[in-house]
Amino acid sequence: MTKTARFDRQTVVEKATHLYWEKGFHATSMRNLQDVIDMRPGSIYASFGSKEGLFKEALQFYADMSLNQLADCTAKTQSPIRALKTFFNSVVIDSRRNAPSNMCMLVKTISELTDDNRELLFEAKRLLSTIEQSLQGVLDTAKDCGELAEDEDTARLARYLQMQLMGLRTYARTSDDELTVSSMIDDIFNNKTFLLKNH
Amino acid sequence: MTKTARFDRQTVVEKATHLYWEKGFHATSMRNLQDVIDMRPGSIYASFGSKEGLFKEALQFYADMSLNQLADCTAKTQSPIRALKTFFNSVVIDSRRNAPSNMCMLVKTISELTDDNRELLFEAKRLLSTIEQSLQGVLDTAKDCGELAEDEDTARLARYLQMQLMGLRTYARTSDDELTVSSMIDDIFNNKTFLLKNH
DNA sequence: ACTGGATTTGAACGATCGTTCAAGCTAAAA
DNA sequence: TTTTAGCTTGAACGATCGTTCAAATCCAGT
Repeated sequence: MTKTARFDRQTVVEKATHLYWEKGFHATSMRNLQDVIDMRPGSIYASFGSKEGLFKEALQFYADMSLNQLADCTAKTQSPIRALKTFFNSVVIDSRRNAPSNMCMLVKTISELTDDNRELLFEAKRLLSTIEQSLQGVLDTAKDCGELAEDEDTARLARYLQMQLMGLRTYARTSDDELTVSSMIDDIFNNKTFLLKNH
Repeated sequence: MTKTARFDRQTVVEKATHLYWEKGFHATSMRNLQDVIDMRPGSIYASFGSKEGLFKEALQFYADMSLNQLADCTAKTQSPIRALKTFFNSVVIDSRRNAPSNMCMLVKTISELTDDNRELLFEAKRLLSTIEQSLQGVLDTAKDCGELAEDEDTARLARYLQMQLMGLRTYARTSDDELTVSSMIDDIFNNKTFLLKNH
């Protein structure tokens, strides 16, 4: 009776994510996408509705990837704080070699889009906040382990980590020097970055 | 003999910057620009060469604005460090009300563009590095004033400030809460942000 | 007033944009 | 084997893209 789609949705979304991530929303044309995901317009529109619809799924896919990446880091060590630092390194340094762009796709999106694409902009913001919540989750377990003082405000620290990660990835795009960026991560986690008193 | 252009170049570049800054390079069409700067295609192409040529001048104009803003901050106080903090506040907080976008136009550009627009990408990176150098200049005078220890590495601190500024402006775009962002600036300049030892 | 060289105008170009849809095709049900 | 539901195809749509250029316009110098 029912005839199921011939393409593998997961694979298609993955390829679309790769292209959108590299070129951004506006610079990616539907014809670019047709080539990369090997589907014809009719199928794409039947499955995803529009260029925006496919982009929305790509955002979700990207965010899931990032959350999994963080989960992998926490799974591989007993120390939540070390896991966070590993996460920073893998996202900022490693992604320079494999990823379509050194930028975070969600940051790229909120940077590029305006109210002309309200829904996508909102979706990217929403996903960024779920990531921030995950960071806070890791900080909470750090508190439980005694790696963080009881009176630390993990929401505030998570916010700060998120901001630094945004800055780092962007800065990494301006500098070819990997050691510099790497030492900046060390500085963040050692807190020996800016010592000003009484100003 | 020589007939000079009828339009005021400075005003035109200013208006073009405003539009490019708001919408980004790809989402801004030449027809959008024609309306905003009130010039016809022929004049625009005679004066600026191409969409890229005009964008390049817009980048330069934006960077000059930013450098002037920093210079204003240092001129209004004796304390270089306080000037830096004022600069951060004016760029991150105030710009939420007046500016076309809360994002830094140079960051928006390196975030959006790929090697398909090599020259513009390179120009944006170059201008960002001149801004970082200006930050370092302020830190150097802070050292002369005794506000910074003699052994501080101002290049490293400038790099760190630049990175934080990138992160802050991006983060500010995800959060409506002005007080939160404002307190993050306080935290940066008080260095009470992340106290981790031995991890 | 007239002239001449530079600027400005706006129609038009070919290319490409996101999207639609009738026709073709495929595989499960009968 | 035939039917049939629904996925896939690819030509085609109108709109808009960045850009060009011949013609109209402007104003300084005579």
